[in-house]
Amino acid sequence: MSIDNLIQQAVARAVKELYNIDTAPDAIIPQTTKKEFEGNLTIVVFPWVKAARKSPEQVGTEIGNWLVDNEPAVDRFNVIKGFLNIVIEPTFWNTVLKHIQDTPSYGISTPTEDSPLVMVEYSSPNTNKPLHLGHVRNNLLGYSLACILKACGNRVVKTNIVNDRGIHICKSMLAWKKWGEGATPESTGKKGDHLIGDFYVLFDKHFKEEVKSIMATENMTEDEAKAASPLMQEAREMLVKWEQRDPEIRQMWQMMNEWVYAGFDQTYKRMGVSFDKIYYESDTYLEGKEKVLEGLEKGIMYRKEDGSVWADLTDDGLDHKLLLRSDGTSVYMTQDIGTAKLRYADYPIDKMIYVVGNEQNYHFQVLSLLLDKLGFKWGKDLVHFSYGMVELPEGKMKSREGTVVDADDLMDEMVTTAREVSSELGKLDGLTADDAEAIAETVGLGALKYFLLKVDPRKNMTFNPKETIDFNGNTGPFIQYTYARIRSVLRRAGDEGIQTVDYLGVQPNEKEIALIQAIADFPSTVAEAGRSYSPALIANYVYDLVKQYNQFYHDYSILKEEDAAVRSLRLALCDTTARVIKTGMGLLGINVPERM
RNA sequence: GGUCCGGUAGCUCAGCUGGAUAGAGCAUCUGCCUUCUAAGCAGACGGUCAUGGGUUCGAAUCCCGUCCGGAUCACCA
Repeated sequence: MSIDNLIQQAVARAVKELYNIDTAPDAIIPQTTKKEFEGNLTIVVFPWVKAARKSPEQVGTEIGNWLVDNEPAVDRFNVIKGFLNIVIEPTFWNTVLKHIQDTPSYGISTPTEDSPLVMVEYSSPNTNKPLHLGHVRNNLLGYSLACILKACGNRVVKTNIVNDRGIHICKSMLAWKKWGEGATPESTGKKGDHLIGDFYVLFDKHFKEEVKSIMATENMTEDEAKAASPLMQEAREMLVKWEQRDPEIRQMWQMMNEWVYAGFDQTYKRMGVSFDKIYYESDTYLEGKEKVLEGLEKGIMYRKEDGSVWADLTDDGLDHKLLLRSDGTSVYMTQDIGTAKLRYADYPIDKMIYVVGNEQNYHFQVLSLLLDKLGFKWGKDLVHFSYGMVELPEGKMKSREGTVVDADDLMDEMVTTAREVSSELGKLDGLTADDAEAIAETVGLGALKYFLLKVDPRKNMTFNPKETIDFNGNTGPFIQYTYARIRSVLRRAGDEGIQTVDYLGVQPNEKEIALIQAIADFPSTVAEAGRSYSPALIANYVYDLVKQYNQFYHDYSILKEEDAAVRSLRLALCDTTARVIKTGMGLLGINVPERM
């Protein structure tokens, strides 16, 4: 039982006995006492003041006295206004620390066969261009979220739905066929996704030129010219052929997609994210159609005279939503329904989480309603994990204007910067080239990941590529650095053959208690992060812990401490702090180096 | 216009299931490398928590109005 629970229960009993008021222990939230006051935990007594018909001070004092008399863990207390500050019996903290030390999987729950099955969809790229900064935020959030949910005891399936079909793919294919046939990743030395992306850009360039010349010669408006464009027409024809399974087109499509996947895999791997199951829209887009027709039969949807199929969502405060075009083809929504169908056939999903940008809030509101109407039991409370966009100082990223920050370039840049900063600070002296490079990689990526994960996912954020990312202050490298330093202390202790002894009888001082308290909060932070789907919560917790440790670190010379028991206590604190940092960072998908 | 989300220090952000004097980092300034790693620590400066009302012992936090910013409301994905 945690110290919080202990106090909750004790206070609830006290209130019952003193005033005959029934209070749910969970409703009592002990908070960490502010530094200005003496105490470890604080209870706000205002809620009982009225019923007890006494002043806040009286109530606080009475509860405090009751606790001292009846709860051995409570040493003493003080009351200021309506705040009851409780001092815990100091050596009790040692028991807490010991418990943490003896719990290998501290803060993490292991899922069992009966645990809820949660599917997390994230990344979901198009196959016509490489991943960019927006995907990076998506990938990191999705992966971290999956780790957190798993640590909260859920069975988690990470999934990716690849948008591998549609007009955009045909554009790349057409450009490749027209102006680059024969070009392969091998022949050009480019990563597959970049190669295809380049052809997509090439198509757009030629298309624009064509439209311009049509507007000039045929005296048309821009829209008319776009509609009349032979290039676009060719792309459309290609799409039709693709849908008709034209062997030549399909073969080319398959080959080019393979290149892209090889490129994506490389990027994912470096980023440290992975998937348990990948779905492709080329497999799912027809499935949704069936499901919609099924819904039509059941009267959930209706058909207009032109043959198109719609859902009426006005009862739910939304509009009418198109699900099948008059020519019978699928729209985006239909595909998502199809994907849901396949997924449900593959897994007994209890909860579905979609990590998708906030520009699709409406889409998921609709999807949730539709899936529910169609009988998916997790449809109604599916979670759209909606995150804000990453903007550049100049504004939004525009692929047409070439202001997109490429994921691969970005990672390269971060690692390069980390390498430069490290060597400037002399951190890499005496290390092998391999070790130095591994550290640069860990630190560079750590900086990037932490930067993107520490902010509230809902908020739009600005990313300035020119200034890259800071390595000081509330950053990944700062946390990694603290971890590396702790590991260094522990290594030294091992080298010097320091024996650990029993520290249970030692009275920890204020700073030590504060640190133990902070570590003891970790499991509830993980649970809370899982409940509110917030990697940022973990990030901020770890940062606070690190700040706390740093204060401790500068006050004590741990290895030279003469009292063996005190030294053991401090080493135990170092050890548990390091473990929590490592676990916490792991939940964010960030590695920590043993030295840096 | 409807719906949803955001607005906290000069900048980037915590805090939001109501609690004590609203916290970090960056930037600016001041100290600290002869104790396990100074990517650090200690301190100074910096706030009408967009705004007006309401709820109450108490509001950055909850409710309503207003202003500002963003997203969305396609036979696009």
